[in-house]
Amino acid sequence: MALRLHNTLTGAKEEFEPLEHGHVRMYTCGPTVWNYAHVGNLRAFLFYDLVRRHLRVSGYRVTHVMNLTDIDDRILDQAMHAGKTIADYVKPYAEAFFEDMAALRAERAEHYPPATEHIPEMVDMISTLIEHENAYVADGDVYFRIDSFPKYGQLSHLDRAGLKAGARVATDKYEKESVSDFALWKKAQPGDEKLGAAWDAPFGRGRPGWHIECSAMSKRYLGDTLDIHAGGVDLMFPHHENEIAQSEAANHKTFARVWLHSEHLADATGEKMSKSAGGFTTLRDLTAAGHDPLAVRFFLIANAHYRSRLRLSAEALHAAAEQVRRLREFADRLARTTPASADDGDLAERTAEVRAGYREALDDDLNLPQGVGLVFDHVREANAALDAGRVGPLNKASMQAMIDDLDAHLDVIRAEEPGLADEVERLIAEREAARRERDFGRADRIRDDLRGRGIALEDSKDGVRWRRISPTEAGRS
RNA sequence: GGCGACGUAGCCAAGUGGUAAGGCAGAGGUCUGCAAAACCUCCAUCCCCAGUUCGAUUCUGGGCGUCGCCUCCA
Repeated sequence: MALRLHNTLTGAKEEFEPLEHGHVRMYTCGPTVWNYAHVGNLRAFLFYDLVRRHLRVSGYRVTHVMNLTDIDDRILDQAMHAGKTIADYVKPYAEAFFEDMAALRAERAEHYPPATEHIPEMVDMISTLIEHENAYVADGDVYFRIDSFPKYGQLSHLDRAGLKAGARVATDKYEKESVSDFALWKKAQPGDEKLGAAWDAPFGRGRPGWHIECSAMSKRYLGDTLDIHAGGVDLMFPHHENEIAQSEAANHKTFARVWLHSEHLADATGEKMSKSAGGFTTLRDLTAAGHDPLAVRFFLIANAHYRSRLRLSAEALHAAAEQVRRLREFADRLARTTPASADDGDLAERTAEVRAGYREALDDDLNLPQGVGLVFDHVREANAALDAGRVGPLNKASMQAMIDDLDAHLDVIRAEEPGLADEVERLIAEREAARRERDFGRADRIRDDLRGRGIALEDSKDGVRWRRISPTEAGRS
């Protein structure tokens, strides 16, 4: 089955085929580094990660660009209050973004262009738009002339007549030809120089509007036409609509062939997570509360399909952590199993079925939750087979391959085990001696001590195993 | 006001015109020195009403509810 993706442009699932055979050009809207990313932002970023991972699983080479918005009104505001340049103000948050992404095991994109390092590209594009009369200068500001782009609204399917007029007028100081014309360039304000937020341009000193950076930087790294452009649903209008207008008016080429939009993460009250709504949770908040970042990862990409709303809750996070634990437990058990002499034919058939089904689920618009469900079903069957000693060498290999398939997207199973610390090993041996002497009091004390230090012991007929556990898990006895 | 989405067990959630995956939580078992892990069993007729159909949770219409976008926003 071929890969099918839901294209916002057409509102339908379409078979995906990149322009250049075997190579996918993908642009995704990255963070505005004015603050820590909240979990809702991270959901979108991990969605991009899922897309690129599955493209790679599908055999494509991927060139993925994710921008860093390091200049916008919020940043200007905050930098001014902090008495810093925007570059200084933004730096720790940009670093935090990469830390978060690493903690969540997002694969790195090929390029992370910051807006402020691509001002010339933006100026060029704005100049072109002015030449083509798709843009006009109004007292130092430059606006895009929406009337010059009849296709405007094709992505969000918004009828311009139905747009609520008025709200925008108040924020723009100067006359625009039309209320929905948007800013490409904003004239430098007195304070901007001190903030390091003003650049020269043929149409006057100033700073870029928000939308132009994506058009200019995607062109710089990926060319005029993208195979995939992704972002959160809230960017569909006006941001992505404006990108299309700018790029297509400037380049006279289709801007993006497939548009992917991920749904919002809701907070505990069921409303979209955002600063203003009050529910604003960062990854740091969650890890401080004892949550494993990889459980957060699992929750964000595997708990619900990317196009449905997802609600953050302690219960859901706990469920995700349990699922991760269960998968690790299984992978671990499989790895340490000595295969039976013969393979189980029925089991082999089921494994093959599940692997195929998993692939189909991902090919069907990245339905990871469905794929994961199939695998869990088989994990139970496989555990039973393991209990019964019915797992042969081929069975073992194919189930390990299934885990590899799964972890190609999830990437939460294979933890980098630091190796048995000598002390843990010594304590386990000590406890084993105590157990042989039937000194269970001493044996339990050792186990409890280790548990308090984040190491859980499990006795089985194959010997004692240990694993790291989270602080919250350690608290339970 | 315009456009759109969603409403499946205590919670999260997948899905199909033919009587509903999976996970968490819960109950009872097996195993175990005790645990843990694992396994077994139990736990829903899919918001309401009407229609189409041999048959609808899945299609159509209406209603109720929740949410999103229309303004900065992943």
